[in-house]
Amino acid sequence: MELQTETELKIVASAEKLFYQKGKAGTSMQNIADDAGINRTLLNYYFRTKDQLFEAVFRKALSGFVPLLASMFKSDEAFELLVPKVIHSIIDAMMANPQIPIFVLQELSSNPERMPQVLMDMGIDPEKVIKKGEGQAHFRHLIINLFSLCIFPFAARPVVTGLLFNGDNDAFVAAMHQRKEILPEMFLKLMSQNQ
Amino acid sequence: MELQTETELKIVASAEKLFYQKGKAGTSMQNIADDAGINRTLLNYYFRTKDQLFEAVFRKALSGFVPLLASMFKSDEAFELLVPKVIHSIIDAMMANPQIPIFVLQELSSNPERMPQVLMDMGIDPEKVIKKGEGQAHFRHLIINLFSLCIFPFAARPVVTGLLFNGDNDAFVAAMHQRKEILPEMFLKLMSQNQ
DNA sequence: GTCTATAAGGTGATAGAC
DNA sequence: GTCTATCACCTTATAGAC
Repeated sequence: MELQTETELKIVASAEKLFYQKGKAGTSMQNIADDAGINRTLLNYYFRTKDQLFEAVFRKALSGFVPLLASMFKSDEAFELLVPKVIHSIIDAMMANPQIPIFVLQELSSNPERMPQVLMDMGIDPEKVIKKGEGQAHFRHLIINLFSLCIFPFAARPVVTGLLFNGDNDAFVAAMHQRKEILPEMFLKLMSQNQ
Repeated sequence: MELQTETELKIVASAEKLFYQKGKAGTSMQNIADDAGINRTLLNYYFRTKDQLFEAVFRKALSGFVPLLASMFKSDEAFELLVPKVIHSIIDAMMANPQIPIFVLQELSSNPERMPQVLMDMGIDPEKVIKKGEGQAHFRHLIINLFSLCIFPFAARPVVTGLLFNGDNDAFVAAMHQRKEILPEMFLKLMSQNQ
């Protein structure tokens, strides 16, 4: 991590907020400068181009997941012991920054060719992941299930809140806390059934 | 449904494709006109503004889910019988148009205030949904689980394909077909375990 | 219905003064 | 590092000819 000036930090904070909310194309350099309370040309001074500023934000968004995935796919712990920890970690990460999943998934969906590089950056080798799972029946589906159950409620937050919690955001948050306790039990039963 | 001219259909088809891929802000009226092979001013002639064209696309994207959700929340069938049917329907809908979930979720995430209107358009009354589920323990989590398990793999398709299928798209599609058969069994066990 | 021409304004990026 | 001024370009939308 390089040293960052205060102005640089303000820029990234505003860029993060706006890119998360309105996307890359929906956010202008002027919007970001206004939000940060600085002159627009300073964005170019610090990041040269909009693309480079976006990349900085995108990488920062990804970086929050790196330790999670690393622990998941590199640990020697048995799946059954790992799962409850991973569920807690992922949901806590989502609570801290609920806009990241939809932001990252939208970007990867628009530019799927980025995926190999992203996996590289995270230090994940898909071949090893697949090899590690070979023993477990339906291991691909189980990994998909794990991430689905933890991440999707946040990606679909407005729908979930509107449909099931009468628009009450606090109720949604409370349910997600409860979910950290309920899911491991549910998930482990779901795992043991096959085979 | 009103009668539509050939030109109008071409416009919507191109707008759909581009809005799904690049989002509203990332797509210009010129892009759409070029893709449709028509003059740009015709877009304004048929839809007056970009906003109105986007609304037409957004509503069409939602309309695919209306019958699914309607059958889910209005049927008198027991949850246990309904679930396998719903899983099949949702996954089939996702296969037919894999870009819709991320498109819809991104739009609702940027504009959550749209949610009440969207539920109204779908003819869904959240109060009734909640009342119907009151008997089942953790019914909110179970509904969340159902949609998570069916929809998330498609929203996260590049990640899933890159991480678990070595970038092989056919393998992803095959796994999703298999998933239609596996999920109901998994999900029903997951339901019965509580309480 | 379809076109050309045009309006009014926003965009990202840079040069150059301080 | 921070500013003003300026660049060439792209944006949506509309007026008016055919």
